[in-house]
Amino acid sequence: MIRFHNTLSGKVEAFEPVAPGLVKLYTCGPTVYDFPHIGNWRAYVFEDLLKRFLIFSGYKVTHVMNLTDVDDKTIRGAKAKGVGLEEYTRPFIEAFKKDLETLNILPADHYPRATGHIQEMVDIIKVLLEKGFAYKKDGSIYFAIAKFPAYGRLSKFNLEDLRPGSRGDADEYEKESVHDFALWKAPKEGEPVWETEIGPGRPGWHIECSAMSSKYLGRTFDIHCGGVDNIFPHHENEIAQSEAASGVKFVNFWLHCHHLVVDGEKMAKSKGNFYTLEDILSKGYDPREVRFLLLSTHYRKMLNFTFEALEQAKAARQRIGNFLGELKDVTNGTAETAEVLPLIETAREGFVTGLEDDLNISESMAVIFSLIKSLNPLLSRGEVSKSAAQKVLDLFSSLDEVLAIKPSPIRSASGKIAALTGVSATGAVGTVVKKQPSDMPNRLDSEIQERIEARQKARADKDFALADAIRKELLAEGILLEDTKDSVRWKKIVLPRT
RNA sequence: GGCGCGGUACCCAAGCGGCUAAGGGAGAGGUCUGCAAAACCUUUAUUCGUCGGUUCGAGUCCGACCCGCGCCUCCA
Repeated sequence: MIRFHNTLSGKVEAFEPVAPGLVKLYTCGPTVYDFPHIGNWRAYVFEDLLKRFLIFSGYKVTHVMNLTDVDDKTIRGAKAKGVGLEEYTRPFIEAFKKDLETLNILPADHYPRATGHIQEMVDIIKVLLEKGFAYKKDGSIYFAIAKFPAYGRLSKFNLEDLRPGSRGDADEYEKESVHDFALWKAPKEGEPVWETEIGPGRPGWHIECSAMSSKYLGRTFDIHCGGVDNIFPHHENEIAQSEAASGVKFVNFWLHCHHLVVDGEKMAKSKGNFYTLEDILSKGYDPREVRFLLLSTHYRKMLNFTFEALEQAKAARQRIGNFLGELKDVTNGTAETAEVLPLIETAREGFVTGLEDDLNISESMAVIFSLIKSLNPLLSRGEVSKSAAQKVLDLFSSLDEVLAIKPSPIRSASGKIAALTGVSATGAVGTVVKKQPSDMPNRLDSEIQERIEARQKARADKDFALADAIRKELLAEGILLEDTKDSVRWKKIVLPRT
């Protein structure tokens, strides 16, 4: 049984989708006015973990992520550059999608854009006007919070608790109440304008999510995610709009992830203390290491991003990679499948149990490392049979459907397939490399292979100065060599970009 | 002011009423090794922000206090 913390109730609840076996998921996507930073990626990686675990658990998931391409900031940015909205937002959308791929985040089924759904927003606003939840004022249309008694249920705010904001549009538009929010904004000089049945203007901030979620997922759907900072006002307002218009419950489960901070300080574009994914990759980190770090702290806990933490994540992930490398190199051993199978089953169950408990990733990771800990001694004594090793590899492949942190081709600065980490092959000392597993996805080019063999020859000749020189040389080229009892293992590593 | 989150070893981080307080990183000693790396073995919290209380029993529940942080119409 899967349980999630529901912001609506403030409790961990048993998860049950509206339609058995099918989960309808809406996650708040980026406002495409700038390049995303790793704080944003923390949220998207969390959502990816959620989605992957649901799929792993047998659900079919329909996932919608919006792209907000019209709002105050995109308009301001486009204006400053003297280009249209479409032209202004395009590079940010492209960068976003590239990073999604780099971080191994499963694509959503739909990426609706606000500018492509003006009619759907207008339709909802029309209903809200008809039902009396919205009113017009000087060409703008506002939602009257006073008409919606459940307002504040998600954020646990009472209207009286709210301090009237000193920012935003409070001075620019006349509202009946300071807390009322704009559904539709009257035309302004220099802003894009849509001519619609409710008059000319452009949408307010929140209405797009109500319109696009209901279009693709229906009036009531299962899970809506976002960062904690979206709880109020964004999600609160979405609920008000959607439920006032539809008359039915908007979302059953609200899952919010906590912020990522940098060196203990909140990371925000407005503070300028943010890193983009590219900033980190350029320091020589593998995207999977970044993903591992973002993944490894429970989503409702604040994650303090430091390079020390990233180094720790890198080391932890390497431990897994080394373990898998050892398994792949197993040729024979005495510990048969029957001996290893119970360990595998225990690990699988523990992993699932952890994630079922509101995505308790720490428990799941601990289970994985416990398995490694119990198998490594057998492995180092050569007691694991080929078939048992394969069973363990199969388990990791299966679990990686959820974690997606195993090695795989990564992007280099030039955008080409550059390297693989943690993959190994063996060859006999002082002779030619005699083993090249056919399933090995990443072969050495022959020139490098020759140099490895040359080093093996030098070692056999006790010319250790030469052997060490070659090893050092290869390392500088991203090939790490490890001598084992009767072979040499190589690993491609990611080097910092210059 | 209102609402909310967190303080567990050198660092990260589970556990939330009951076996000797998971797991990862880092450090120290050892095994293996030409060396290095990896791996393995040993080791690192009589104690869970502080002080009281409840209980046969408390990081775990209650109260107060001390720190750090978030939200209260830009924000993932």
